[in-house]
Amino acid sequence: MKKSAKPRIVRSTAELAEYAGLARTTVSRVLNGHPGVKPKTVERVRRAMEETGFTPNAAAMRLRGKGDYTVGICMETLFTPPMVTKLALLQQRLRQRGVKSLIEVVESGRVHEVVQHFRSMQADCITFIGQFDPAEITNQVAMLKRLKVPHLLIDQSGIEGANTVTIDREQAMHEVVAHLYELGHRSFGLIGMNRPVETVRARLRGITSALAKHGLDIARDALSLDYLVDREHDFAFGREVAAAFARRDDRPTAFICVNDEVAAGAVVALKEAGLRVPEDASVVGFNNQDICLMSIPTLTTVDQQIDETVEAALELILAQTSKPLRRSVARLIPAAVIRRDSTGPVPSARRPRS
Amino acid sequence: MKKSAKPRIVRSTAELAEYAGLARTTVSRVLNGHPGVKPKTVERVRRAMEETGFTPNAAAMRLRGKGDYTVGICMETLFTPPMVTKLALLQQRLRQRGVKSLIEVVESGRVHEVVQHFRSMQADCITFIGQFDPAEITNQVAMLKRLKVPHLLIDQSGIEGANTVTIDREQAMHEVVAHLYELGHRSFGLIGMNRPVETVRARLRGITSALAKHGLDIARDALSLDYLVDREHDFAFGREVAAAFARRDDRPTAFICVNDEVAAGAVVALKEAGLRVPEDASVVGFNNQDICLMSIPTLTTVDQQIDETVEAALELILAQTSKPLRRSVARLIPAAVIRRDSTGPVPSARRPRS
DNA sequence: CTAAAAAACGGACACGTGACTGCGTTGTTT
DNA sequence: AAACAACGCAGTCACGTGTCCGTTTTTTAG
Repeated sequence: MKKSAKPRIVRSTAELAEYAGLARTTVSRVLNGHPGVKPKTVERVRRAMEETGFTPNAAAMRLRGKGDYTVGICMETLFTPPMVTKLALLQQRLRQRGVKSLIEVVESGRVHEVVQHFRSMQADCITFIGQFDPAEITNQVAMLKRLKVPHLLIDQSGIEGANTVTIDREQAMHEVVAHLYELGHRSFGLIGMNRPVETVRARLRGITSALAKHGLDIARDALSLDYLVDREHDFAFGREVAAAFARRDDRPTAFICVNDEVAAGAVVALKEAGLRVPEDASVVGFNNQDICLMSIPTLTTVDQQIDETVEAALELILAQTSKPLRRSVARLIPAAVIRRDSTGPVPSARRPRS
Repeated sequence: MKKSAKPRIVRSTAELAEYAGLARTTVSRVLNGHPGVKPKTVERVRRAMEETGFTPNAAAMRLRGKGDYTVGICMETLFTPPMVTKLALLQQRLRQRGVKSLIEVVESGRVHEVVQHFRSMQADCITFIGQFDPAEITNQVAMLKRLKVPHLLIDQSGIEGANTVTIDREQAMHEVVAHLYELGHRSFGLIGMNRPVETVRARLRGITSALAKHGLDIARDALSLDYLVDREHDFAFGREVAAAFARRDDRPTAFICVNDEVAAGAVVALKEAGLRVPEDASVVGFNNQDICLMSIPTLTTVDQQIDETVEAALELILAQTSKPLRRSVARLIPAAVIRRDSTGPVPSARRPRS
């Protein structure tokens, strides 16, 4: 648009050179910042690029082995806010480091397909975010290791030989239990903790051992009514299960929920049953999503420490720039309990004599 | 792993052919499904691929002009649930059609950078989802048109000469106003409707003309207290603004909110002020997010018709496979009011004499 | 067993780029 | 004016793929 010069579509450095009245090699040297080119010539090339909007062909550069370092990011779902946050943050941090990223959302059972796509795009590292089918992901990791393609799993634990970054769910539940125990709670309701995925199982293990540490027994001192409600673990699930709890005489004094939506639903149901939160019942969520601040009272929850997770992931990805890691690395990020208004001292009538 | 054959890393069709004991051209014919190859040979190649995990180099194929049709998707944000839903659905539908997609999340002011990346990756169509800076996006669209690169904007209106798919926000607000008018409401509170972005302005225009159609005047019969609260338009914003409304004598009977979070906040504030929803005040949200069903009462809102939007987008993207459209296309998707429990008849004390 | 048809082979080219080489053309300095 | 850098030019190769074409090998039909 500048000097209304010959507006033309330029598709290669050769054409760009022709447009600028230079040799292709000269243009190439300018593009790659080589020395021995007059500033005036550099300016001519720069100007030609601007006028034509030319961009070097990434395919050709990659073929020639001079492409950008590229990470393929495999998302299990985009419907869980913390996952999306991790994705957005990771891509942002990668870009800051000059690393390109490719993103694909994968339907279950099609992980191989997406991994193939990334491999065909010559991704230098393949990263998975979310909780995939263990068998499927194990296969993929094995294949990638055999082919010496660097990889990283975020938020997926329990995969042998894989590089992983994940928050320490067991430790997180230890802190939750400790927090509730300090408040005097001795009976616990578990809501949505029966999902047969490793990320929930790990939490259940944490609860079990944490209770044991305080002399309690999960089989005796905790209760789950999940089987009563057959639906995904969302707000309505929490509401229905908590409503069932509220109708029982042996109602626990504290509820540990699988996520914040479920916890928010539980709070609503408890209030609808005439109970006060936290005076009559405490509720803890998981994830520290926005909804925690929308619930009344605000929700005590576990923060996933997304910043730290992404930072560790970034580090591991960059550590594999040249070649795969010698030994597989599993990084555990400590989680933090965020204390808000949905947890409080156990009701005096039920206070344990200590 | 199968026959524990020579496990080797194969990087090109030439190496694959060597591995299988065939000529590279023969392997190539198999890969491209050409006729004149014995089934037994096809099987040999298939097996070699499986054993070595070989994947053709996408860069080379693209360079040769035989790459997959690829769409670059530019996301303005991943923090708005409807946007993410559109993204996930669009990518899924594209994959079903054999179209590859690249996704990048863009920070404001860096659109050009991302577009350049897509162009260097030889994306065949560049799609933008979300509400970008108008000046920036106008520039980018102009450049893409000049370079004859197909493009599409989703959820962005008001860009001259661009191909767009977006819901009809004016019509949506007409329906909202009609719904409330039928219920007897004659005075309206607008919450979060003052944001200077086209997608909100369009709604405001819709409200204005809809009110006019019913003989009302937005300047006289609607009220905004947005200026009292300086923060992004989230749950807390809705709560604070609605609290301010509740303290006034000239409180409107119906509240039209910029999104569902704000509406949910407004409902909470109204209830905290001792008002009943919908008996004393009606509230309408926008987007039909999950939170609508978590609010008590459930929220009346406007559904974005994401399925239809994505379907229309898909159609427009595929229509540009060979070359850009002759004339730019702007598709408006009709939105739908979802009537739930947060809207009801106007309080009898204020019922208009009709 | 032989001839014909089918299949596989091997070489060449193009795609756009970066890097290298040798050679010509400037422009500056002595 | 001559010497000499500094700079720019033209040509070449490699990367991995698809495709074409002529040749050789294998298979099938008679």
